[in-house]
Amino acid sequence: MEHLDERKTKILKAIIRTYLETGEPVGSRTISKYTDLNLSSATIRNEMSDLEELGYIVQPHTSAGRIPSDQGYRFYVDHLMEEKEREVSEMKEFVIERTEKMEQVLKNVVKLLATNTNYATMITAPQYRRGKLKFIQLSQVDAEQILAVIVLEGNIVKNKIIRTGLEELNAEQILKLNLLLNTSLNGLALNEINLATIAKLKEQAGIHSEIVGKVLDAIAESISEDEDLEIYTSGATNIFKYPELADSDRARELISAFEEKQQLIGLVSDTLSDEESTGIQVYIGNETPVQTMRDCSVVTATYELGEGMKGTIGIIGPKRMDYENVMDNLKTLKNQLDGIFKKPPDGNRDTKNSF
Amino acid sequence: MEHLDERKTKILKAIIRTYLETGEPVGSRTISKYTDLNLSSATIRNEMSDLEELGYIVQPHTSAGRIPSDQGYRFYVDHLMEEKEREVSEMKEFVIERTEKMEQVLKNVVKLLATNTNYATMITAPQYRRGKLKFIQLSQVDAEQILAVIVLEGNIVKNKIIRTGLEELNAEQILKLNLLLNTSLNGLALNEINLATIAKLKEQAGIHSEIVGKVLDAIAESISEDEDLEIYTSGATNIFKYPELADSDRARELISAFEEKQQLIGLVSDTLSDEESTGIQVYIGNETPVQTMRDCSVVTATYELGEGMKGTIGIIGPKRMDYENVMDNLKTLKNQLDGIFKKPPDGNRDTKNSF
DNA sequence: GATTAGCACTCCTTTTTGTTGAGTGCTAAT
DNA sequence: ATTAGCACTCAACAAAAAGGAGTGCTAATC
Repeated sequence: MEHLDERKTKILKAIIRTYLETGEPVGSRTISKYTDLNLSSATIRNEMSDLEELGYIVQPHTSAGRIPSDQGYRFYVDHLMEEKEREVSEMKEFVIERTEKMEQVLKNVVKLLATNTNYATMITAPQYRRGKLKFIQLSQVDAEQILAVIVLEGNIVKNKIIRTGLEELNAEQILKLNLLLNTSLNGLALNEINLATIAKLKEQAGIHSEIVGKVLDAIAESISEDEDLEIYTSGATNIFKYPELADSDRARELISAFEEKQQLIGLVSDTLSDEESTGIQVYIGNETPVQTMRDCSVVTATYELGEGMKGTIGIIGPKRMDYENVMDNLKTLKNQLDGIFKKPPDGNRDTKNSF
Repeated sequence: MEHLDERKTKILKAIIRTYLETGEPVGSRTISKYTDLNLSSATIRNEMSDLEELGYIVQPHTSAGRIPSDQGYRFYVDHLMEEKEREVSEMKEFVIERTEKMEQVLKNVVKLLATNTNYATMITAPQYRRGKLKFIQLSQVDAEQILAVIVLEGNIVKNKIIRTGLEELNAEQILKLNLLLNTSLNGLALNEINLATIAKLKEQAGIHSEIVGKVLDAIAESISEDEDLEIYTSGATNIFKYPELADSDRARELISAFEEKQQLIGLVSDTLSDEESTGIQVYIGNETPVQTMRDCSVVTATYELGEGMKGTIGIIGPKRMDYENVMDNLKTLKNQLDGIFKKPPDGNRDTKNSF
């Protein structure tokens, strides 16, 4: 199934190209005119018949043109796609201007991507597990609650209210705890905080070992708990622009998936585990890890903020999506995002925010 | 236009009632059978003709039944609706169980409301302006950044990274600043922090007045900035359940409005400014402050967490929504939400969370 | 042997036409 | 004042007809 002669390849490419544009089944006559190799529609018909037999294209019904099969798309993405001259690249800078709030950056990014591509987009906040702890701060809020603030590399700030229960702490004790926590944990990645560290820490805490335990729990919890849900989306309604998705109840399910977000997690885990060369994954139709999207194509990319703090970007559109454009967008975005937060402010950083 | 005789009122009510149920234009024969006043369809027809002339009902086309006009709905909501025996009330408790994260509570609430009513729902985080400051904490994150953590009544935690610029601060100085800020500001509502307070504060800070200024700015900013966007939604796709909304491009706009959230703010400001007796507002059709929803009815309610910390809940559905049910839901929810966070943990609070 | 013109055939799409039934407005009878 | 009766309207549905894009196949051509 791998080897198509040059002519078949050209024809297949032409079919897919035109289908990507029009979304209508393409017939032999169209191709006959479209391509540089001057062939009559009859010849094309024969070739198309072959291509169908090989599984690259299908006929929605007799006496209709052909449309690419999943296999056809796959072949296209793997072998036929051409690098695009990038022109989209520049406008990104200004969106990702050094903003303090990471959350805001992500929102901007998805929005940009969505308007840029006209597909539905999502982005997850980076996984913190491997992010490094920069700073911990406990403070007494009132008689029985203390507030734990955790700052990670990249100025990601998490916080959590902890109930101390009966055990009362005075200011000095809290100060000590802070010192202890910071000296022991700072600079560690979250997944480096293991049992040994914890045991040692508790020992040092002496009578306050219980509260240390709670703090650590809180850290773990605050890190993991809503990470599941920190997904930003945009342009979900873009799918209405593509008739093949817009009708049917599937569209509703799709939109719903974007609203409730739960399902999108499926994309994340699948992407992060894969260690691709480019870090960009293309799922066509049934290849998708999320069932709701089996009529779509999904392109995902992993970005990395600091060391090991990876997140996922996803673009969901019809199978006949503009793969070149999408992948180009993702590629440049990856580059721009990478290290945006860890980059030390250096000399030429004069275009900074108002304060 | 205000006075309908009893019979007309009864007929109007019957028309609206049945239309709410079926969503189909209702004819004279239906009403003739439906109502207790035994009248032939011909009589009903005459009355309906009158009602149409008065503007309470309209005919989609000649030889169709009648459907309520906006004015008709308005009359229904204002005068005809009956209090419902509440049965929905109990299940709320468990959702609003004392959860630490306010964010989570809100998410649960919208979700609950959406599944409960089968309409689209939204809720805003409370406005903090009048919430009281509980606690401020500055901490050094690295050489040129400090972190300001602000805790408000209700354990709403906000944080903000502040660039100190050239001015370096040592640990002791920060400690002093913290002390200063807390003694001066704690217990104040955010909108009580006026120029006088600020001037005094700066004076006390002495050489650090600049940094105090920055901190105050940061507080103001972190409070106001993303308040605009802290809107949670759920069940947007519910609108597909109502044919009169599901078709047409308006549905897409609606869904889009829910995704991008920007437009929903319109509902909030409108609602908060109105000081209704019940605090529940009903917008029918064109009455809505948000243009996108002119085919819908919107019911909003204001809830209050602590003193002056108000938020808005909104339910968006077809004009033929089940007003009774919606309003009942909102009413009980209001009650439950009110003061949930400020309620001091007292004796019978033994069903508390695991820790 | 590969290419192409020509033609019959298929089947989706669109338009047309007809049918049905719910509902109205009006008039005349009660 | 109410109601029965009837002619009329019009959306909704279904069936039929027309149109057209595209195919597969065969036979002629290069």
